[in-house]
Amino acid sequence: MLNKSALVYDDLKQKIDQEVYKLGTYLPSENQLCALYGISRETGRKALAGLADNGYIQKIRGKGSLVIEHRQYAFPVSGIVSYKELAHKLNVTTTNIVYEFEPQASLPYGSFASLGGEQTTVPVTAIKRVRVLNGEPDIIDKDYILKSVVPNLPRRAAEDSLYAYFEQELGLAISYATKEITMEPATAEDRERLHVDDSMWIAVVRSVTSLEDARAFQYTESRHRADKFRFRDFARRQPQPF
Amino acid sequence: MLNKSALVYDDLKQKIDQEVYKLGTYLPSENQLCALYGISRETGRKALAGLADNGYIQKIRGKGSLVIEHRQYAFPVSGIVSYKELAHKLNVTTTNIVYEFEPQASLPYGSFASLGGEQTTVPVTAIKRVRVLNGEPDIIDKDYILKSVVPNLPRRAAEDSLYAYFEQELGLAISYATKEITMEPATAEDRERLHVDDSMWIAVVRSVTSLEDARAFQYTESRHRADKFRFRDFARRQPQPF
DNA sequence: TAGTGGTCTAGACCACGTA
DNA sequence: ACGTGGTCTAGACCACTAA
Repeated sequence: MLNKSALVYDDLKQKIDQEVYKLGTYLPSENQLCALYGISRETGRKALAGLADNGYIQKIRGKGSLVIEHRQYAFPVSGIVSYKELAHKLNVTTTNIVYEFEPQASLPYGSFASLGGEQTTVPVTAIKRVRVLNGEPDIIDKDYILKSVVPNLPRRAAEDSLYAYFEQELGLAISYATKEITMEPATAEDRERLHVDDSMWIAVVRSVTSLEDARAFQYTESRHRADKFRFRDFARRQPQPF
Repeated sequence: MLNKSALVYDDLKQKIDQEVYKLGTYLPSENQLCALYGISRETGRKALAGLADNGYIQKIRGKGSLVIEHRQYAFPVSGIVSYKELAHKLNVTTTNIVYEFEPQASLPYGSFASLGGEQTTVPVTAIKRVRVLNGEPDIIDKDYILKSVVPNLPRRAAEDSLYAYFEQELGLAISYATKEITMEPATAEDRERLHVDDSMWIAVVRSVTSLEDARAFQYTESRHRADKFRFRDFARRQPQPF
């Protein structure tokens, strides 16, 4: 059972996607939403704030909540979404080849927290996978999962979906991630696994994912063929303090 | 004069940056914030929600608001921030060379709205600039600004800061943008202006920026040397509906 | 003038964590 | 048992847009 505001959010989002509320038109006013859903105004406003955050609407004072063009799901880096979830949304055939699985690896602690120059390492499960989209190997994913959080990660979780395993089987609450995108020349491993030559560049997405209690538990390096890489973003301007 | 919640947000953010509230410690509780600032709880909660959105804190039920590592300002694509603002934050010497300025250009309407196959064009001011960071030309910016919103854009605005001109001199309220990042091989123009050879790839950021009343008014194509490109992001996981 | 969103309040009840 | 955050409410006042 979700919140009232989340239910209203989902309902409005769905109606926007299905063009019950069309692009360029206004949603019902806040007072009308109160009556429609039997909620208080602040509750409806929370739902609307979520839609505005995610680029579905623009609120205009004195007028209403205008439905605007919103970002579609771009392939692989917007938000924290697993491949299985994305493939489902995009109707793409994905295959997932685990070519390395090391339950007893270790990783420098600095990968998880850029605190001091800690030289210690932490025990992790290391996984390397190739994502095959529509028959072409496009992405290498290297995942390192802390054994202190997930002691025994079954290989089948890597072959299916790590997120589904973490959330549905272990009950972990994944909360946020920091990501960094850079561009790098292809390595030998990239050339071999992605079938590209050394003139190809690679878009590298490094991320650290944390749980609701703020424990970082997963470090991921995702390596995309440059010519297949695409990232979409929606951003609101913050008042600049000068 | 800002909101109460914005004032509290700014004050807390500043205290986190200055390590009055240190990484790994908890902010005062919501009830304490009410007393400290003389506000109601929902007002304080709005400030905290903003800090959580921007990756400053993680709220943990039953415990409090934990200060976490937050994204620094990465160079050029996080949020909607102008170069002048970024250069100020990062203490980098930037120069800005306007090498093309065309007050009577036109652009296909489709660049602004991916509606139908509209074949009309719209009048724009076209600007091409090279950004020189620490003595190296790293970025080409191509801006197209709708003449219906900004009829007479002075060249000096392009030489200084477009955003400062829009916001401070024209009083335009810049609200949101959609961006797309892709990678492309260097063109002849890239090679000439950025002093790279044809083995270099280019990170291309295309964006459409809109005002508070949801009018799209600026289309930008920002072309970065791949080896200098870096983008940092903070994302929270949304509940997935299946 | 009437309707819209923007902000703030004081209070209530719940769920979770700690002791 | 107590303090924490999570949610919701009913009402108030303000600023902006439109007719």
